[in-house]
Amino acid sequence: MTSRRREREALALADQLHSAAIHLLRHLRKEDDASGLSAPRLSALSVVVFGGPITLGQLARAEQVKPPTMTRIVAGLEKDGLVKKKGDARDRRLTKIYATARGERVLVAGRARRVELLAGAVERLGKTELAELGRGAQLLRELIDSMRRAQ
Amino acid sequence: MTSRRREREALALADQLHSAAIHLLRHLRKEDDASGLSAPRLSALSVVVFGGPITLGQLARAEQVKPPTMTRIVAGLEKDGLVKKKGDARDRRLTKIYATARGERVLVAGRARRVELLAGAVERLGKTELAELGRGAQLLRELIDSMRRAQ
DNA sequence: AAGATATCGTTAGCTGTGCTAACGATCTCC
DNA sequence: GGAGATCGTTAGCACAGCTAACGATATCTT
Repeated sequence: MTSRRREREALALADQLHSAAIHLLRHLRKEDDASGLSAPRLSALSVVVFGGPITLGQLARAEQVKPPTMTRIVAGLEKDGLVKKKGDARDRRLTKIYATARGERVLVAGRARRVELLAGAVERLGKTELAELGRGAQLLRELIDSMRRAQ
Repeated sequence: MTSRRREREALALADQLHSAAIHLLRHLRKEDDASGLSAPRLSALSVVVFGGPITLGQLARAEQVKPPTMTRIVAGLEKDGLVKKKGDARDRRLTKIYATARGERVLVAGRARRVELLAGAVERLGKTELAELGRGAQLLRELIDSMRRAQ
């Protein structure tokens, strides 16, 4: 049985998490700027680097974005020499996106810079708190996966 | 002393939190759309509703945005009748922003809808996990405050 | 084999968010 | 009363998101 009280708690917690996510990203946006990469480009580049060569359509789906949007994000990345496009030999409708060496370097550097501020704050935590926050992050990830499945 | 190992853990945790925040908001963006309010407008409206009458500049600072950006966000809200502008009598450079009754209704409805998906996932958690996640959310909020102060 | 249909990525054109620079209006301090 | 500070707006730029429409290519049907 899901009591009314429990329901209220869940709603409050959901609200807190939502608010925390918004403010966290607002803070980190400044670090993004330092790398010269916008958040969407950085996110897409990350998928290309870690997700190997990938078609534009797959990338758009992975980033929850429509194809025309991804076309322009990739164009921006390519202009900066961070990715490379190449037609698929078997199916010539497809365009495969590859990360360049420079793309990988910039991604790693950018991510480190962006996360640095947050990591600094994390380091100031006590040992117990660090463990608790780690557990919270794990649960949060599971929560997000559960939402994705339920969708 | 901050060991190298601890530093690496902090970085990994920071990275997880960052990634979780991104994906959480991507999922919730769809719910935002249903209310007809973009995320920035919804966020600003929230500050106006709960933060009482507020000047445009204060609102811009609260939302971590420059004044010209806030001018247009408020213009959009006003066009939809969610907010009302009124010059301050004492200092006529100031513009005070008030929420309308409609604005309050739409905010509450929109927030509920947006958070519903997340709350549903939260409700599926066990009692212990709920408590752990709550603790994690609290720590996260403290972390963000600490970042804001350190900035 | 040829034509109909489906899929992929791009282009064109719209809305909205973010910024800086420059400005007019107003307040404050000397 | 004048100099300088503060507030909000306007103008103009870049980027991200969307839909609609299109050309090129694959695939299915007959």
